[in-house]
Amino acid sequence: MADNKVVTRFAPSPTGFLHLGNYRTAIFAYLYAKKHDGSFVLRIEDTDRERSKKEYEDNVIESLNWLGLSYDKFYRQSEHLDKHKFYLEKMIKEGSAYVSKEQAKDDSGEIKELVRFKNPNIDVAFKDEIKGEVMMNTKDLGDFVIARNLNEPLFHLAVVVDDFEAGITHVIRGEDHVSNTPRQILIQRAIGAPTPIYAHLPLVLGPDKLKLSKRRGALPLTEYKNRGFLPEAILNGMAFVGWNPGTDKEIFTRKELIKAFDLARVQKSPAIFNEEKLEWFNKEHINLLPKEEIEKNILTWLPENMKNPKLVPIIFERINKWGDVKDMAERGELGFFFKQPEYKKEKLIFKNTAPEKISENLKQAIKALENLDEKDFNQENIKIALMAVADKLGSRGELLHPVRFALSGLDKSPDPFTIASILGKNETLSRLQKAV
RNA sequence: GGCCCUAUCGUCUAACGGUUAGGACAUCGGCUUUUCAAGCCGGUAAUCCGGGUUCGAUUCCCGGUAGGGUCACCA
Repeated sequence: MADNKVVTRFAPSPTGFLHLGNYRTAIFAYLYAKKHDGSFVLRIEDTDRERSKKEYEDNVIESLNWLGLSYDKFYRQSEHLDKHKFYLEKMIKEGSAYVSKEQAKDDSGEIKELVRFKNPNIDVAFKDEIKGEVMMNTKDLGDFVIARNLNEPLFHLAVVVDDFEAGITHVIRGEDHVSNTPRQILIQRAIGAPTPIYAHLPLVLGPDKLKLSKRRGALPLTEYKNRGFLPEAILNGMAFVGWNPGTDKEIFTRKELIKAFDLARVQKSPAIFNEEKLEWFNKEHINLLPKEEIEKNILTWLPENMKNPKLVPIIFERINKWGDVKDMAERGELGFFFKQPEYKKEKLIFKNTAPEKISENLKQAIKALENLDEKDFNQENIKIALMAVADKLGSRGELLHPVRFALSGLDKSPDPFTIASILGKNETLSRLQKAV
């Protein structure tokens, strides 16, 4: 209260793995806080003791740390039960809430007590930073339940009390909470808490145009981590679903994101999440990495027996994320670098060239390559030597295809010069001779 | 169904009354040393519909339609 420092929060309930849509909310709340030199609070909403699980809480923390969304304060709602109780008692005493004896909803049928909010049944209007003026009538909400009993507060009460106690100035959350807002404002007025500024984010939709959800296949963020995405790319890519800086620039570092972020430019309509574009963001962020860093990562994602730095350049231009390195290896696209390929001889033939002609061309290639000194056996020299032969032939494919195929045994592979230079003179010659 | 919100290329979006409606992803085509990848160049592709307001609507207003969210002793 001493100053008007911005305080935002991310308040997940640990009842399941959180997906990208959830983390986008965290990203916006974080960016906004950092942008305004404020603080960012992580609050675990675990008032539902039955469903809350430690593993989910751990997963949230791991994910936030990985993304670099550092929070200035952390707590669980379950640690604040005394505060909730305090306000509950206060409300009951002041008449804005009451204890009601009712039959339990489960099939036990026993009579138990609930705490209900005394709804004044009025219109509640609030200004939303994204949606503008929103007005709702609270009549049909009735006297909604705010606690099971004094020691078991429920969502609305807990949220209001905790936001108040933590001095939250901006509630940035998903649009699925708009209809909860009037209820929470009512409670704020009852306990004498100020109404924070609200910003309800449009939802992130799946390819089915429905709210992203684990049930419909949305993956936990940690899955993206495991697939070898860069956290900066996720940050950048997810910030761009539902927000844009108003310029054509799309690749932003964390720092740039903080600087450029603005709630006023957040979209009003929901956005369908596009994984292909996320991969593109990731590729762009890989490109931002220093060469050594890229090499280090590619090498660590390669299987034990394939960790060869010479392979890095050809892998690099074929991947969007580190996990693709592993996939390439598993698909057998790299095997020929380590052992002689096996293939059917007729695959060496380029179009309708006669087999004898292919053999003849291969021999010429061998001759040209033999003339190269072992120490000059690099991509550039190989290319010069081979191209000289190829151009004499009139059809480059009649030479280049069989050479490439003899070296790789694959329909699709890097070019023959690159392969030869990685294989080295001896191995290259041996494979060509075998093909003749 | 009630309440709330939304509506520009397939997708993410720019435009804050006047633009050949721009960019990115995807897609298609071309070029580069055969194939693949990368790179470069180029193409296809959008203002949901109907009324207003205005000299002029993607833009403002109304209605329709469509989509989404939400209606717990979950959060």
